[in-house]
Order: sequence, then C-alpha cells, then structure tokens
Amino acid sequence: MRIGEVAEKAGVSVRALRYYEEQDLLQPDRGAGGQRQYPDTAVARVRLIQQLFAAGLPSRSVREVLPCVDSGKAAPGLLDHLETERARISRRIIDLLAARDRLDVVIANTRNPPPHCDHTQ
Amino acid sequence: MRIGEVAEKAGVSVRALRYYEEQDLLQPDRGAGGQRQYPDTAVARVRLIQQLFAAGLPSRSVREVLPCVDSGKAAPGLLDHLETERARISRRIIDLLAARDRLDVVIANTRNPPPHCDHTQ
DNA sequence: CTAAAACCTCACGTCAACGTCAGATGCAAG
DNA sequence: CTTGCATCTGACGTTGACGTGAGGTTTTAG
Repeated sequence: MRIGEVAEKAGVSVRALRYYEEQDLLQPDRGAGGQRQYPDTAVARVRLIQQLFAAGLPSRSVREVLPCVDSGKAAPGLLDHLETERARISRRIIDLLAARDRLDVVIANTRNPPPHCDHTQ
Repeated sequence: MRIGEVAEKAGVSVRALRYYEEQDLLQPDRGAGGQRQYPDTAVARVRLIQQLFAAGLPSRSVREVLPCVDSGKAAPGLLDHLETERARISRRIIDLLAARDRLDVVIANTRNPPPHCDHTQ
C-alpha cells in the first residue's frame, strides 16, 4: 500500500503518517522510486497510535509501548511507565466526568432558570 | 485578595491568572498602586475555569459559558453550543476508556507473556 | 507520449495555555 | 530609610502534532 491509501483507510492525513515515521512509530519500506510502501497491518497500527495519542501519551511513550504490543514483552522499567500512564488516563477521565457534570448543571439551569441565582462576582 | 494569594488558594500560577484576565475570564479591580484586587469568590471561579479547560473547552467557549453560570440564563444559540461541548466531552471519555483498555491489555500481556504473540508488521 | 495525480523532501507556520526573563514599581517590616 | 519580597507591564520562548507551501520526481490513465 502507498501512503495515500493508508491515510484514507486509517482516517489520518498523509502528513501525519510521515510525521509518525519521523518519530519512529512506523518504518515503511521504500519502493523503487523512493515511495513509501506499507503492509496491510499498518492501518491497524496507525489506529492504535491515534488511540494512544488520544489518551494523551506523547510520541516518546508511544514509541516505547508499540514494540510491547507486538511482542507482549516489556522492556525493564516500562511496566512502571505503563501504569503511570494508565493512572494519568484514569485521572483525566475523572476530571472529564466532573467537568461534564458542571456543564450539565449549566445546561439544566439554562433550560429552566433556577430560583436561586448565584451572584458570584 | 491579591494575585499571589488567589493563585495559591486556587492552585494555579500567577501567570495563569493574568492570562485569564487577558482572555476576559476575570475582571479584577485595581488598587491604588495598580495592583489587582480579587474578591473571595475569585478562587471558586478560577477552579471552575480550570475545570472547563480540563474538559477541553477553549477560552473562547469558557468566556461564553461563565456569564451563564452566574445568571442561569443562556445567550441565544448558546444552548446548542453547550450540548455540542458536552457531546465532545462524552466522546473524549469514551476514547480514553478505549485507550485505557488497550493499555490494560499491554500491561496484562507484560505481566505474564501470552501464548499467542501478534507479529503485527 | 503526455498530462494529471500522487508522491517526495525540506522547512517554516500554527495554536493554546501558559513559562520565563527583564526592568520598573509598590508595599510592609525593622 | 532601606531592604526585600510581591506585583506590574511587555514581550519572546515552549511544546506537540501536525498544516501548508515550494519545487521537484514518480506513477498512472488515456
């Protein structure tokens, strides 16, 4: 597969794919004319990368995690890192839930104005 | 209250408070010497701002939402905006949950190597 | 064979929420 | 009075994940 097809199937930009390679998250082959050649599995891999990015992992961490997804083995000390990231994600989820609740209050108040109006500031 | 105290009580930097003012999220008074003077309610307000930022709202949206939190009334069309943001947060939460699950698989595999090793790419 | 896509490599631009530094001023204490 | 910390106003720096344009090459369709 060439870069455009991968981009479309994975739902990312061509630029993003080149960026991933620059960050050592992908290592596509090169065809005769110097064009990138991806295996079919690359699409799933890109989706995984996106998911990890969405979780707030920096590319450095993604680069460390990817080999472990393949091999099922972790480099020494990586397990701690993984759990640290997991904790970060969990905290982020909690924060988002709290923020959503705050928004819900605002929305509810907006739908039918409450009797007691805060006059904060 | 002066800016340093607000910063400490709200758990943010002094710079952040000046930035919020620049973005029209706070309008502190000015004392004789030109120093900012905050009411006690400012601490809670800053915490709210932080929470909305944590939810991924840009300062523009926060600026729109804040008056409604006070008044309980929404500007026309804002309700749609609020629900759009709510939906965005919900999607974000779902993404994070999915990503966390992915990490959990990696962590589990790392703890005791699995029989079947993916050889993705 | 040729025109149009698609691809290539630099390399600078972007955006948000601050960090940080410089140089000047204000404010409370001894 | 002066020492010293808090605060002030600019204004440039940072970070990450790309966007975007320039200028050239490769591949594909007709």
